[in-house]
Amino acid sequence: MNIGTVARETGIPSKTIRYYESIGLIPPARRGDNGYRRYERTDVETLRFIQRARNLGFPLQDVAQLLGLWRDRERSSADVKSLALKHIADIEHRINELEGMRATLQDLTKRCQGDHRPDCPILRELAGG
Amino acid sequence: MNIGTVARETGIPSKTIRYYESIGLIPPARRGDNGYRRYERTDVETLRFIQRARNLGFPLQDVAQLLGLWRDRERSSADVKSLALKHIADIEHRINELEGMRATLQDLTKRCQGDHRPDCPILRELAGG
DNA sequence: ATAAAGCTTATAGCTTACTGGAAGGTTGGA
DNA sequence: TCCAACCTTCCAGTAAGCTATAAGCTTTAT
Repeated sequence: MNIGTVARETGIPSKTIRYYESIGLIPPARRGDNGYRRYERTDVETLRFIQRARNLGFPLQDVAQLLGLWRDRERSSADVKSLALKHIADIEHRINELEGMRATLQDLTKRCQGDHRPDCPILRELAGG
Repeated sequence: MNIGTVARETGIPSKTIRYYESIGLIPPARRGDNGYRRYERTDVETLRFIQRARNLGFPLQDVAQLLGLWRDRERSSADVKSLALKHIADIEHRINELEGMRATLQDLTKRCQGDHRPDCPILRELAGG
């Protein structure tokens, strides 16, 4: 399989696959006589793994660790779990920040008439109350 | 007031104040005979406005618009409100994404033993179920 | 034969919002 | 007088994860 086929099958652009190789997330692909990268089915599976981890919000650094654990038949599930729990904590932190912003903004917009007049509690708040 | 004083009073680093000037978020400061930027009280208020807007998660582009509306005595509160509502929608979108990730991760971590054994539903899921 | 599509590398740029460092002029206090 | 603490500009780097461009070789289809 050439890189384009893998790109089509996974939905990951060729550029991104090369990028993943360049940062060492995936090992250098074997090459054909023409110098083209050659991929096997298992490489597609690896990329799908990466894709799913990315969809769960894992940063590439974590994905690298997850790949390592995936390949390690001697791993302990505790290591995987702790990575996931750390990530959940990070996500919750971000959710909390966003919810705080939302609460304030919702309160302010509710109190804003939203008409042609200049008076506006949103600007008043930003100006310091 | 020199830039350092403003930085201390607002908590915004001098570098950042210069940066805001460089991108046109705030107008170029007047200069003293020594070439130093000189600031008034109102400049501190403007920077505090920016700071509050940033704390509510508004991107600098929105902050620029909010500043414009703040200065415009002819503004309509509808314009401010629509900016805020757009921002709320963006925040909610992000919250939804994060909550989706969290739900999946929580489910997976609950099902993961987290012991010395290699068996792990998290990796199984990432590997494609 | 030729053109389109696909592959290669290397280098640079994008996004957002800063942050750091170098080289140098200015100010205030012991 | 001298140093530390300011200030100045300009250029480059950071984070994270790609994305674009250029120049050029290979393959595929007509």
